[in-house]
Amino acid sequence: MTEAVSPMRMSQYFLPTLKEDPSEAQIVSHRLMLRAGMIRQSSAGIYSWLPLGLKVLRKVEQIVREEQDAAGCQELLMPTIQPAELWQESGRYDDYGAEMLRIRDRHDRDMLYGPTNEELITEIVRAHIRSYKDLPKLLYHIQWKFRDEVRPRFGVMRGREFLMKDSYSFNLNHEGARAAYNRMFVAYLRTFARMGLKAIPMAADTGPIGGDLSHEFIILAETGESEVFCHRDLLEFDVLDEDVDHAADLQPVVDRWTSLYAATDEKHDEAEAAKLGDALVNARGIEVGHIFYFGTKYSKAMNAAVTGPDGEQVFPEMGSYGIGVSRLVGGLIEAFHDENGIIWPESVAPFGAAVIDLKVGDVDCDAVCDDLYAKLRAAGVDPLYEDRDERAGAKFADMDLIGVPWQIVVGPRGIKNGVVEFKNRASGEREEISAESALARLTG
RNA sequence: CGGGGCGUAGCGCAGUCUGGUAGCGCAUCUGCUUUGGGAGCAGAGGGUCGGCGGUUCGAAUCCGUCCGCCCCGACCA
Repeated sequence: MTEAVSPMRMSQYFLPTLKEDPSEAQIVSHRLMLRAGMIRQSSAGIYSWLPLGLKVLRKVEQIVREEQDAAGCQELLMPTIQPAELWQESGRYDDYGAEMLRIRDRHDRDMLYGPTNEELITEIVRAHIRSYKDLPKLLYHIQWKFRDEVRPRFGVMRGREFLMKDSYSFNLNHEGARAAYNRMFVAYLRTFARMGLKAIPMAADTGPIGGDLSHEFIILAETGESEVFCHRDLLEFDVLDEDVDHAADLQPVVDRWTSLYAATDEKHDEAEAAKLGDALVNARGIEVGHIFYFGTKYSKAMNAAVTGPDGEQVFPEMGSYGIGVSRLVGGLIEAFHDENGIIWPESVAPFGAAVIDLKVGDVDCDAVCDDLYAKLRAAGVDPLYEDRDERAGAKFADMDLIGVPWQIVVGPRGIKNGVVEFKNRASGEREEISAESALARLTG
């Protein structure tokens, strides 16, 4: 027996969906990720990503990457395991506490599974960047982190192991640092907008440095875990409308987004908010990004100086910029779902469309489906072919559950009339159109 | 880390109080019938009842201890 290599056929694809809700999952994204066969818990706060989940994770990651690249940020990759010495240099080895997973290697050397990478990136810059002429630098990587949370919960939204994009900026002076900060600010707006999310930047604690250079990016979702308040107009802003030139001065864009009231419940100022009157929106949100300027904290502590124009030693002004990539997958589901399952925005959907063969084995149905599938594949739509020998109801339920944006339903009834059913997952709208028209809609 | 809860088949659960040789639904496998929104019938497989120790003629059930997971709080990308 020869086995056809067609991984995107449901009959062969590893997609263990569940009809019932696993009892350990409390929030909707966790439940749906388990039910849709996206993840499998390994231990508390640690998950395997099954094929469907990984596809979405990769799509999210890719959008993040593209926007970082567009902002002039250069990708590199640092290890997950770091030596304790670096953290002893910065002083954080003792400060970090039990959240840091400490490991000892066979030589009895103290290591740790990185919860973040300021020390490591500073060490790299220290070693290779000696002159002010080599600055500025904006670097990032997308790597797994580990924080030994006391209480992991909400599935991938608050795991112990998580995938994070973290960028680090190195500039000669504060003005340069602000420019880097602004670039990341705008890149973040664009990143979340491309995923169909409403992300609102909110002022965050600036720590020991002070100033106005720290923002949390909160995406709005009815089931979000924190309460947020903001001016109504912020919901109308669309950064994708704007033609962003990262080389230009982005301060006006940042100003526009930060001029209106926006605060999480912790920083909520009743008096200030009351001035908004009817324009005040009370919503729920999920933090998916955090950008932060911290000056010379690490460059000084770790002696990462460059030689300035006058031969003096200059400590670079630094900032760091995080996006919780794996958390975003959960956040997206919190933002986009209904009682039947996930509703992926097309930009992050695991499949562009599903071809649903309602009567596998029927010569006509199979022929139409085979053809549609092949053409969609050729057109780069990345279709999923639902070719299992299941009842129609089971197929529909699974397709709705995993949230494929478009479904082409091919059944004997429609074929007789020369039509297929073209269904939009988000709206539920269905149309009877020819297979050719359906194809044209998805590829045109 | 404080408080609470739960560990019984892949998933959801009953059985535990009152000890007597493990059960239901879904899923899986076989057969027949069905076939446009999670089908029906018949049959089958699958469990060291979280681990260890104790009490007892006998432990899923009682006692002790350890582990795991979940929830609330404090904390966080």
